[in-house]
Amino acid sequence: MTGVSIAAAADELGLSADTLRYYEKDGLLLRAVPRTSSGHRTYAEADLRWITLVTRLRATGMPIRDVRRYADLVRAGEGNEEERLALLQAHREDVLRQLAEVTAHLGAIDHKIGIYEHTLEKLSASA
Amino acid sequence: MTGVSIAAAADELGLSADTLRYYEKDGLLLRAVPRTSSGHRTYAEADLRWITLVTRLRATGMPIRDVRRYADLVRAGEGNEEERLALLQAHREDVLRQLAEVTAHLGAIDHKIGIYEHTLEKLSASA
DNA sequence: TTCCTCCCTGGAGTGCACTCCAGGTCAAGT
DNA sequence: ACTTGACCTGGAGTGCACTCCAGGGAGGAA
Repeated sequence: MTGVSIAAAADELGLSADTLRYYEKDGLLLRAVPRTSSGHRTYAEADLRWITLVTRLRATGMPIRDVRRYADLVRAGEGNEEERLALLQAHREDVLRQLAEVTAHLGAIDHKIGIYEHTLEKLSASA
Repeated sequence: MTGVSIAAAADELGLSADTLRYYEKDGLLLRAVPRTSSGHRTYAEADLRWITLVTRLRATGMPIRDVRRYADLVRAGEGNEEERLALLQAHREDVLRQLAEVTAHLGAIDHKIGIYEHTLEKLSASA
């Protein structure tokens, strides 16, 4: 229950301490992370869980602006679940679209790779 | 064989004219696009095909720097096919890693969506 | 006491990939 | 002849998401 330092949190989350401070300043967290008597941040379990979700949203391409909007909704408390759901569903659609697009392009690139492999195979066979 | 204007090329490729000029200036194309007597760019089929590949590489997250490196190799002519192949294969690995990561995070987000849907369903049932 | 380490804040700086702009040219339409 | 519209060049500006820095404080080791 004591909470961990920013370095430990950064390490566990795979983010930099700077990024953690930046997220907090930018309103992506649900609360200002509590400080020790000497003013150092001390991250509780709940903070780390929330930031994990933030990293998931970011890693799937959600812009900072939208993460903040979502954080604002959650911070506002119960009663706006429909809005939260809509935001997540919209993001889900974006991600699926993106996955499909990347997969399609990758197919074309794979094809090109196949051609090079074939060419090089022939070259080495005739050498 | 006549070639198309930058506006037509941009339209066909889904890029802006500015981006097309930027790619050319930045060395992402195989050659300076030929100009008409009045100095306007005129894109040949081969130019469009190459730029299509560039958009595929970009859309799958390859940085401009690497696209340029690849363009440099192709421009250098035959004999460096292994290097080209290595570059594309490395990119392919990056993309696959990225797809796996996004898919995994999406799963967690989907789970969260499921919880909201369940909550809202119950709410509306009890209303 | 002095040093070291970790952390703080506010703000400036960075890298990337465009995007926009000013000032100008050219060919075609009226 | 004049205007319009598409295009040219070089270079400045933009948005995003960090990342770095200066100057300073608190607590513990030697």
